Amino acid sequence: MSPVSTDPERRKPYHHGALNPALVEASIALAREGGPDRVVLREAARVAGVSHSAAYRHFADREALLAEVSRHARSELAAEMRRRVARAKGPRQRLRAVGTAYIDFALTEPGLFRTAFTSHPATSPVADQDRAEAGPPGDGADPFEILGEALDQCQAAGLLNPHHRPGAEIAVWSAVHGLAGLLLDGPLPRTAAGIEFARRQVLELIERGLLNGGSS
Amino acid sequence: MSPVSTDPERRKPYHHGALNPALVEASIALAREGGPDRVVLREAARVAGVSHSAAYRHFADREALLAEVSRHARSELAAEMRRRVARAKGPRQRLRAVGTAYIDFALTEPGLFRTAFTSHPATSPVADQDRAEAGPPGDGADPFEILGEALDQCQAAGLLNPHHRPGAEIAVWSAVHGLAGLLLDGPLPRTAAGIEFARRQVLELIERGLLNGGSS
DNA sequence: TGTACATCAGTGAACGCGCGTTCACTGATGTAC
DNA sequence: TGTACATCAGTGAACGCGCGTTCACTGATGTAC
Repeated sequence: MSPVSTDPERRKPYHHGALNPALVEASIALAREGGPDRVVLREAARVAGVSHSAAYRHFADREALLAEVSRHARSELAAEMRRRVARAKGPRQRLRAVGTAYIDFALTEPGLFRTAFTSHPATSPVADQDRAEAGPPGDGADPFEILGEALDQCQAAGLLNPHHRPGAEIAVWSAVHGLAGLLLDGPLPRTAAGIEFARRQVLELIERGLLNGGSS
Repeated sequence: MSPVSTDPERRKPYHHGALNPALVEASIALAREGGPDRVVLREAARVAGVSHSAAYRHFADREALLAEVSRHARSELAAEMRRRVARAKGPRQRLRAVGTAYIDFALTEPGLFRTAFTSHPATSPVADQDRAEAGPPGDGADPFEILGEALDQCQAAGLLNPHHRPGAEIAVWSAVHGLAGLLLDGPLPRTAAGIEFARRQVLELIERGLLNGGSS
């Protein structure tokens, strides 16, 4: 609608105007379809309709662009987790929802999932002593924090022995992360039944290992 | 000592004689130092002292070579696991040894570890009904089988509720595999203390979740 | 034991590909007076 | 309100790199008679 771009052939202005987010968005699409290796600076620029060297006005190098994509992937994962947790009824169900969301995200968005944990800073899950600094809980751009909150609620509800609380997120995270990895990278069968069976094993291990008995 | 190669400048014969294993060995060294992506057909040929196209007499393509390396990596992991298990005293300790070996291997041989599970067939951990076909237990080139044996022994010793036995290897494997991934790919701190703490969390989750109480 | 011939295991040049990064440059924008 | 100038955000050519794969070829080996 702007006076410059009225003609059918969309005269693109010399200045893109929002190239930075455009490059990130294009890169996210690439990561989504093929993981971190698919994030190729030249192709992102192509998609954004700009010469590849223009990207260097906005990112120091490919690594910097990829880091941005990785950050986004983590926040999408966190968002999905929060959605699922919100729908769950009790603390036990919320913890289960965290794990299920994590695994489902890995399976439905394998490219983003891989990109989320592609080496690099990532989410640096700090030990408990540092957790206070991370700001108030609930701002949760961080999957790790969401897990921590679910565990806190289990403890508050008397489901989780306080003695088992420290470091519990590492154990839980390892279990679901490992299952995701095994499902994505081959060894485990990816049939619907296989996935369902495997997920139950992992979630039950977590619940039996951390929470007090009872089926709800 | 052969008459052909007596001169200092090692006249290499036209025929290598054992190029296939030489290429595999070179590729293993590459994988060891940089994971699957580092396995580069041309470089393996270079190391083996042969033109790169010669490799195609022995492998259909790079994938085939990489698959061989992956197989080897899995068998090294299995060997390390078996060594550790052999040193352990009881069934509970053997199960613990399996997990510890797995994590330690990932940390000391990250390149091989990554290559072991780089997509592709891998070790296809079958469901219980198929396990009989896999041949007698103990031939164990397969990490998964070793874990299964350790679990069987726990069950035989009355430590593992038979009701929890089916699918138990998936849960255990997920937990240790996930920890390995989190330690290797960033999120978790790789300090000695951090590793020790994280490993304890994971192993304790496994033992509390699967085995009957008691500290030994 | 010797020879002809098939087969095997190499060679090296070439194809086609695409990447990240740098650099001198130019067009567009914004700001001070 | 207009103008000079600095700065910003693009361009496009080039550098250097290395890969996987194919193909016509040749040197070496083994085998049948």
